[in-house]
Amino acid sequence: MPSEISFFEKVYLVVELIPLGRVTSYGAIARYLGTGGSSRMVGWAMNASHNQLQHIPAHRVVNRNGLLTGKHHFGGEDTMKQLLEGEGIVIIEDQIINFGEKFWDPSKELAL
DNA sequence: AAGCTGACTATGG
DNA sequence: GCCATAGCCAGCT
Repeated sequence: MPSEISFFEKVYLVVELIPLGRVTSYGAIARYLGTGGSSRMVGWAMNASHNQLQHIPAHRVVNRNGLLTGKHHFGGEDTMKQLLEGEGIVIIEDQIINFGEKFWDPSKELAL
C-alpha cells in the first residue's frame, strides 16, 4: 500500500513532535517509521529539510551517542549547540551531557 | 542511466 | 576502546 506522504515528510512530523529540551537519534526515528536500518535516510531528510518552508527542529536530532554530528549543516559551527543550550541541554565538546535523560524515543513515548 | 554520497548504526577484530 | 566493514536507500552528478 503506497503512502500518501513521503518518507521525508514522516520524518519531519516525528521531528516536530520532539518535546522542547529533549533529543532523539536518527536510528530511533528510523525504527519508529519502520524503516529500521535506514537511519541514513533520516539524516538525509534533515539535509532536505532546508527545502521545507516549515521550520524543522533538526537540532534536536543527534546520533546515537548524543554527539552533534550534524552541527555543520546549521550554517555556523556552534549554531546547533546554541539552539540546544537555549532549550536547557548541556553540551560539552559537541557531546550532550546526561544524554540518557534527555533522550526521547518516539517508538516508546508515542507507543500506544 | 549508472554510480557515488551521506546529519547512521551494529558488529567484529 | 578504537578502527574497519557492511547494510541501508533516496537524492545528486
